[in-house]
Amino acid sequence: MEYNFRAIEKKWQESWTRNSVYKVNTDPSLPKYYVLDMFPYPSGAGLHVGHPLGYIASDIFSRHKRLKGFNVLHPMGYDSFGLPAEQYAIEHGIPPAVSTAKNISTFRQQLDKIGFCYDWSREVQTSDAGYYKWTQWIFLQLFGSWYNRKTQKTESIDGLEKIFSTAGNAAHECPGDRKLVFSAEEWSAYSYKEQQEILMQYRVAYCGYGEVNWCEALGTVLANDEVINGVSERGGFPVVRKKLRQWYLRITEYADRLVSGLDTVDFSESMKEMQTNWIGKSYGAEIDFKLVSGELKDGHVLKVYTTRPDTIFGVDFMVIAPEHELVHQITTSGQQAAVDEYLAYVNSRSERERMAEKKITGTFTGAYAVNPFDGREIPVWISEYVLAGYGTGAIMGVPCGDERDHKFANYFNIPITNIIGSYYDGVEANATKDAMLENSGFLNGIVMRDAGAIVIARLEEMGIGQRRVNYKMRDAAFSRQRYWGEPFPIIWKDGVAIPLPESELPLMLPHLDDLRPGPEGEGPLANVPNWKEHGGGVREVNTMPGYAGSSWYFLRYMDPQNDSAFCSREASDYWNQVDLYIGGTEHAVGHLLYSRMWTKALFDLGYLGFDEPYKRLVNQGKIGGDSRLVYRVRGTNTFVSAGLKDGYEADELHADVNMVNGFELDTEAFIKWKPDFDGAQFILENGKYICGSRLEKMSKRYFNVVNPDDIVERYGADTFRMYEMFLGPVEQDKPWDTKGIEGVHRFLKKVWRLFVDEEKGKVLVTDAEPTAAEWKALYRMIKKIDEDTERFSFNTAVSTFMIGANELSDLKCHKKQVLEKFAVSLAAYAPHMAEELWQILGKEGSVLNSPWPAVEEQYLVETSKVYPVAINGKTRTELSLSLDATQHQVEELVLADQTVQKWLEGKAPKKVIYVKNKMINLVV
RNA sequence: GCGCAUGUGGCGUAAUUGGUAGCCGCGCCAGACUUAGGAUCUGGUGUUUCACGACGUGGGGGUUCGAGUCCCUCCAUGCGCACCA
Repeated sequence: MEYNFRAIEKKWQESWTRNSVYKVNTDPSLPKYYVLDMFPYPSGAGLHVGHPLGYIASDIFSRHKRLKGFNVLHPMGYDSFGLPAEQYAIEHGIPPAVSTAKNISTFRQQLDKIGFCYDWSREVQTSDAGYYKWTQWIFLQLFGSWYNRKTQKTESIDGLEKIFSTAGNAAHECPGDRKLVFSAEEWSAYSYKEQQEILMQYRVAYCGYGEVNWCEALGTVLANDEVINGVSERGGFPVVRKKLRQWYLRITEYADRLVSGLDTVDFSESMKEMQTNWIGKSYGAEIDFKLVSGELKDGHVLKVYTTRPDTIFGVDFMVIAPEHELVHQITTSGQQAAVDEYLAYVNSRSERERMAEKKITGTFTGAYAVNPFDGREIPVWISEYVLAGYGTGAIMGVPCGDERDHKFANYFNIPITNIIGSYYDGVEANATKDAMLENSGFLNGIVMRDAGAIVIARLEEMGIGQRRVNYKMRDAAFSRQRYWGEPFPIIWKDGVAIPLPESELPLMLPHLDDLRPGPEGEGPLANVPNWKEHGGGVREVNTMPGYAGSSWYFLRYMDPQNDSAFCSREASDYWNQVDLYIGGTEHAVGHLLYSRMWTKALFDLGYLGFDEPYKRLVNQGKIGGDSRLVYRVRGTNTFVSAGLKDGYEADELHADVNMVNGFELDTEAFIKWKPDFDGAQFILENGKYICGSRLEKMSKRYFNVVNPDDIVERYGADTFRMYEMFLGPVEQDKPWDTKGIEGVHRFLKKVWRLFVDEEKGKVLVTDAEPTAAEWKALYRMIKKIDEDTERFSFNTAVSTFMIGANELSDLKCHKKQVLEKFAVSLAAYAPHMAEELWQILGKEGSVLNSPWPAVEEQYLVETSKVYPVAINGKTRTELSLSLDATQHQVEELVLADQTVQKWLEGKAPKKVIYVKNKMINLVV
């Protein structure tokens, strides 16, 4: 009766399914705990051993919380809309729905083998009509809302219409077109269409023209977080800036709350940092400079944004972005040719080139801007280093205080004004705020730090500037010119977007065989006239981006079958925030920000009772591959062992890690691996072919992928689970190393032998009363497992298990009372074995339904302890002391000790440091 | 360049609060049982030294009776951001 993990795991997995052991219900009489994994995109590649790391951690934590008496919600689902399935369909002719379903099924099979405690009755798939009905519904709520900056809340657009008709928009600056101002009378005089266009500029989900990231290869626009270094995140295709009509989410209105909300949640510092940087809040001023130019008449101003209004007397030039609207108006005829040439150059550079090589370029426009305080005329330049999308797309150049401005001035020989005295050395700019201002008119003698406020006050007085907060974050592009996503529940009639009534949701995605793009950069849905034309208008043919469905999925799990609401208030009030969210760092600025924003909007609109979705976020590390390398002597079919390769001119090739035992290559398998290697010869060292190794990403390309199925087949799911945890802290990146798994496997076999005599094939469990030593070993282990698990230190918990098993094994403890509690404590980490042991002990039902074993502290209490006694930190002797001795008693005992007296030579110590349970130190 | 994180045996790692550094596992060494072992079990294993001892947590400095832990500084690695005015 050896430890037959294959039979045991199969048996219990079937039993769990049959008895719906993991089904949970809303039950207000029980405390709840919500453990969530970032749901996967079901790709066709299948899982490697790195993927389940976070799932295993969350599974252990969920089971542990359940043993501790919580009603645990631990669901799983699929982010099943998205680009790759559509690309795959175009390349292979398999409809996205079909390939997605197949991938999900593979995925599920792999997951099931690991023995997770997901409540699959709550599974969601974002591409299900029953799910995306509510994605569309939430979109309509966002479309039907605006962000009231006065109340800092998402509010109904109907309320805004009422405000407009009674008071115009004086109190509510238009977030789209800031110059738009109208009175109540003017509002009433606008046509219906004009009114709708204005409202559109206030909506939280809105449609507008704007610069977007257009990816030609993917045939769609992308959000900023989907573009990395000028190329698409998916596929690495070039991305260009393009003006298009697109849907957006007005996430910028939530910027402040997205930053301040981080104080209320438990995310890692680096994660908070990333989000804060992405949002990029900065404080400064907007200043109007009067423009003078040969071609221009009065009244034109150049609006710049600066975070350093205190440096205004140091302005030596202005720079506007090449795309700035004033470029053409202010350029003088003398500079026209130079400007045209420069603009042509800028247009010829792709976004990618621009980012890759940062050259100092630019040209003078011929125009001047007037410094409002000293009347200096300042040349206005164009340069690509100024970004059109940030601030006003124009800056004031202060070379002595800004590195980039300094380089620019030097490059173009613009004279530099020094306003910071000795702080500026003439060689490098100095961005200090500590300098006392010079050459700065009315600011002379004032420290820079204090001057900003004075300048702003003066500007406001003069009506040519004001305090301004800016964000790096842009509104999020929300439409995609693709097929495999949620259709927008919008109909366009005479240029006005009409929301579909709720009763017509879901708006089903029609089946399409042909996924070619539609005309004029529209998506494939534009090719389907009888779908597109509807009710006297045309449907929106774009679809929603991948992050639409994932922005709220954690809510749907709470109430997955509800057909009359995305999630009932009853369910969301009970399950509330996600207590623990586990996933990778790659979603730091995409999914995490969007879902936080959606939660805030739904909260404002009264659909939720909380406005931060995730109470605690843990980012699991990535598991890398440990590749194996072989060395082929150039031009031959001979391979040289790693230790001898330096004597040859050899090329490095990857060998499949599955053909290598440790570092020793299975040459037979290698020869059979690829036709190329047929008849290969090997130059061996000590009779073995030793491979080289390298740590790199786990990828098919490097033949270093380890499939969890293989590991589970060979060692069992329980061993796999515990080994993944044993590898190191969950949050740390680490390489996979199959070798060490034996140790964990041995542990489980050792546990098995506490219960069963393998040779004689009988159960060893006895009813004898445990000894104090046995209780102590058990309780020490249980107490520490609990602590380790609660503080997410799963690797030390596994070590603790091993120590416990070693101790009980040494004590030959086969006693039922001890083993019962042992089995329960194992239920989170090795659930299959725990169930089997539970059954061996003659218990009914699932071990998961028993409470976490109470620790009887009296067995852990030590009455006396041997203390090292040190003089000035140096250990001199040891003393056995009663643990409940007072400090005074300790001192007396120590001083009475002969060895101590000898060392002290009759003198009294200055201080006696008594470190509880650790040591006693005498300071002399 | 800026920001954040991390540096401990041959390897993965451990070390409540500053309190005997190296738990647990891998690997390695020795042994037991075996026809056999890539099975199981026992013991050993930071460096150095015959030994007593000395040294030892990336380098240097500091605080302290006492530092892997706190402070300063330098170095290395990883991640994120990268013309955001």
